[in-house]
Amino acid sequence: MLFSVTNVLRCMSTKNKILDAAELLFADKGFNGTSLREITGLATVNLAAVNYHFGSKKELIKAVMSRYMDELSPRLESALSQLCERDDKPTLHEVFSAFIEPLLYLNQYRENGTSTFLQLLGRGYTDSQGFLRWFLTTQYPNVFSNFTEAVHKAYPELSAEEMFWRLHFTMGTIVFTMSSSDALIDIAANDFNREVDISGVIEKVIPYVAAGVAAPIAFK
Amino acid sequence: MLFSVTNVLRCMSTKNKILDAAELLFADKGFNGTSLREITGLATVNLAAVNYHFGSKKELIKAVMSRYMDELSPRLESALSQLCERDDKPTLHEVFSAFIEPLLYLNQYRENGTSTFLQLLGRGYTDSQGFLRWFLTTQYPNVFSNFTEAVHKAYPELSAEEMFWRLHFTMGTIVFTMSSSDALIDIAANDFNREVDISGVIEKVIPYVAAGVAAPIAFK
DNA sequence: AGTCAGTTTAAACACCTGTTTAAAATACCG
DNA sequence: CGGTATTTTAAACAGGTGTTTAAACTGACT
Repeated sequence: MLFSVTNVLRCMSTKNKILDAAELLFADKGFNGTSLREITGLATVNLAAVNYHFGSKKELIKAVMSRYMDELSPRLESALSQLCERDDKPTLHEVFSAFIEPLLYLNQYRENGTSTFLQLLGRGYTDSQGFLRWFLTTQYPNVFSNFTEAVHKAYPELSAEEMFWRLHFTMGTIVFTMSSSDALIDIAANDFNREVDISGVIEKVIPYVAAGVAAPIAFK
Repeated sequence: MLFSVTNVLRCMSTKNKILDAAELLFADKGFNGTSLREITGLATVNLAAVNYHFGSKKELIKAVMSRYMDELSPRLESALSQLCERDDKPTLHEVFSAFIEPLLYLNQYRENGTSTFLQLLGRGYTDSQGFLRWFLTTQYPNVFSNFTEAVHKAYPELSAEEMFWRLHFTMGTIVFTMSSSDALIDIAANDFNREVDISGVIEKVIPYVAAGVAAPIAFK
């Protein structure tokens, strides 16, 4: 038999040990800033295992992101399309709130999954000259199209160009905030004696981005 | 004489050649992603010159940022304090617009200075585990205090905690947008046949962040 | 039992990293 | 000019990088 059950299970074990260690270090120190030796060291796995199971470091990065995206994107797509198919016009706040449940589900799927994923997303946008942006937009195009459709339904006066810009501003806000959310949560705890977790940050950022997208259009 | 005029001038030449090459590469590929050999190669200068003139790569990064910050921060401080000392209450749009002139001045000071600086800022926030955030907040604290003061004057109902979060969201929007502004400008040119430059992006982002900061406070 | 695909391993590969060294070149000043 | 301080240079340093190799090991099937 080409793929015996135990072989697959054994393989899954080291493969997942590598993925778990990689996502932790990638989120913390970036893709460029993390070496394969750090990853295999934390995973207590041989160095060559990465190239054996994934082929290269670049493919490992894709695998780490895919594990999250495959969990996230169907939930996100259904939440957004549900909004699009409603009879009444949704508010922008509702559109952005559609992200909450799918994102927080990642916490259930993996410990600190939500913030880890958002940190990875932030890393991916600045590290490695945006190859991850290409990867996400080409591999998961439905997420983006559903999103723009939902925003268009909530705010039809917004031109396609203006929406393009504001959605990228929003992307920036979310990704950047979340990629440094640990530091921000620490500062808030010190300066305001207020304990905030990742869902608290999400609750705070949604009114902000909703208002930003809803801003009146500047005349020229 | 310990420091002769010509020595200083000669030193300034290679020193500036290094700074010019470094800021270009840092902005494009990040601090971690740029090697000293790339920098000295582009600057047509010997490799050891970096350590001779700056001591280390970390100090070179600080020097690159300082060259911009020393130009920017006095203009920014005066623009913001001017707003604070006005009798009438400024709008948030005015507060954020106070950034325009000082930022665009960087274009005059150096070719593509504005976008280069903002790209560097974006890099600094994600690269090298936020040591640049520490550097900026400790070396240029007035910029931050003047800014929060101006925002408070424009929107006194906002609690200190809520303002903390929204200003960091704003920081994220600006920095993230600008760090990938080249790519966004390209996409906009292709998809909408619309030529936008860096000042056009700034004009688009200001209504967005102003509306975000002005968002009604969410009840709990 | 032996065979064999799938997996793990230690070792080496070729290359790149920031930094240091000590000699050579340059510019300054009396 | 000679002497001295400053700058530039080639070379080497010690260590880290992703990747490849070939041998060892593992467990299931005939």
